[in-house]
Amino acid sequence: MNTDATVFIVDDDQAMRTSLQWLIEATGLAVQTYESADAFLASYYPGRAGCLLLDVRMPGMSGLELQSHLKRQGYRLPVILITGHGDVAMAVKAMKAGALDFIEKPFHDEDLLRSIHYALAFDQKHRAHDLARTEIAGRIADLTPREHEVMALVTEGQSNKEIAATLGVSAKTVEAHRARVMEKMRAESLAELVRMALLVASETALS
Amino acid sequence: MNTDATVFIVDDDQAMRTSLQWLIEATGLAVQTYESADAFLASYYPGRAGCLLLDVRMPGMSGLELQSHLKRQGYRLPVILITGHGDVAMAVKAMKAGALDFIEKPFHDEDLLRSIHYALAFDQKHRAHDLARTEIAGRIADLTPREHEVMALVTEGQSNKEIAATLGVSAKTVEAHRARVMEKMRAESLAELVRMALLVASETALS
DNA sequence: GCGGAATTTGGAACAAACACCCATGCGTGC
DNA sequence: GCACGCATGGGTGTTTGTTCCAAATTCCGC
Repeated sequence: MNTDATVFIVDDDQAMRTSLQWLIEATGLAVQTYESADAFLASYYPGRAGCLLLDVRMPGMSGLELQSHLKRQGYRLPVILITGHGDVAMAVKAMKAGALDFIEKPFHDEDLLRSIHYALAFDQKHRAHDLARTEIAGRIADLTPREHEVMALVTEGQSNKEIAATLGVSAKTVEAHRARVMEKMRAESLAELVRMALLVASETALS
Repeated sequence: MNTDATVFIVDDDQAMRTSLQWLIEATGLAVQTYESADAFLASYYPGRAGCLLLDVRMPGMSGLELQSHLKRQGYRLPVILITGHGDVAMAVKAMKAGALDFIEKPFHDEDLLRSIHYALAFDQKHRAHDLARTEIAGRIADLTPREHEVMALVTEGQSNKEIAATLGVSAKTVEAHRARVMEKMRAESLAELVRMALLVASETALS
C-alpha cells in the first residue's frame, strides 16, 4: 500500500469526523479531516495520494458539488460519498459522476473500510498511470511542430519514404526529424514510441 | 444512430412491457420484449446492437442476476435497470456492476428516453471498438505458441537479435516467425502490430 | 507409419532504418 | 548583426528487417 496515502474526510459534523478518524486511523491509515468543502480545497493539492470521504449534505458546497468540482479540475482522487438521508436518484447521480461508492448512514464499519481500501488501491493503480501519461505529454510538448507531425505519421505506421511523400520533403529530412523524435521522447524502439503515443491518446479518447 | 439498434425489454409485468414498448416505439426505435431473463437469453445473441431495459424484481433470474450473467459472458449490452421498490444499496450495487442507469418507478418518460438514447450512443461507440478487439483476438488465437511468443517480444520493442538471444534460437528463426506473425495478424507495419497488441491487452488490464 | 503442421536454420538480394558526418536557409530575439 | 533553434537535404556506411528460396527435425493425429 502507498505509504503516504491519506484518507481525507470532509464532514460538517464534528462528532462524525472524530468517529471516522478513530475508526480509520485504527487500521493504520493516515487521516485528515475538514469541516467544509472549502477548507478541503484550501489544503489539498493534486498529487496527494489517497481517497476522499465526503458527506453529501453540508452547509456551503455539498458533497456532490465538491465531487463535480474536483472532476472539472482534473483531480482524480477517488470519492466515497456518505449520507444520512440519501435516495436512489442521488446515489445514481453520484455514481454516474464517478463516485466509487455511496454509503448510507448508519453503515457497518467493515463496509466502509472495505470501500476505503478499494479506493486507495484504485488510486494507487491509476496514479502511476497518470504520472507516466503526464510525463510523456510533457515530452511531446517539447517537440517542434514538424517533429510532432512526423511522430504522428511514424506511430501511424508510415515508413520514412511515405512520410516524406505525405509532407512533401525528402526522406533524408524525415530521418532527421524521426531521430530527434526518438531522442526527445527517450524511446528506445519504435514499439515504445507507439506505446507512448497511444498512452496520451487514450485520455483524449475518453469523451 | 445505428439503424438496427434494438431496445430489449425484460419485465415480467405484461402491462409494463406493453406500456414501455409503446413509449419507445413512438420515438422510432425498434423494441423487443421478453417476460423473463431466460426468455431473453434464449433469443439474444452477442452482436445485436441496442440496449437492455431490465426490471430488477422478477420471478426466476432477477435483473441484477441477468446483468452480472451478461457481464460474465462478456456481452457488452448497456443495461438500464428499472425498479419499483429499489433502495440505495441496490442502486449502488447495480451501478458498480456497470449499469448505465438505475431508474425508479414511477419515472418521467423523458428521463427514461434520455437514458435510452445515451445507452444506444454508448453501445454504438463501444461496439466498433469491441468488434475490432474480438477480430484481433481471433487472429492472435491462430498464432502458434512460438509465434505468439515472438509477437510479444516484438511488440515489447526487442530487435530480432535480442529476441533470438531471449529465446535461445538463431536470429534467422526469429525472422521467419516474425514474418509469419505479420502475415497472420495482417499487420502492414510494426506500429500496427503494436496497436493490435495493446488493443487486446487493454481489456485484460481492466481488472 | 505417414502426412501435416510447427519449429528450426541457412543463403542471397534487397529495402529500410540508423548513425555519423556535413552544409544551407530562415526567422526570432538579444 | 549574430547567435540560436528549426527545417531542410546530401553523403557514407552499418545495422536491421524483408522477401524469396530450400531443407532438416520433431511431434501429433489418423
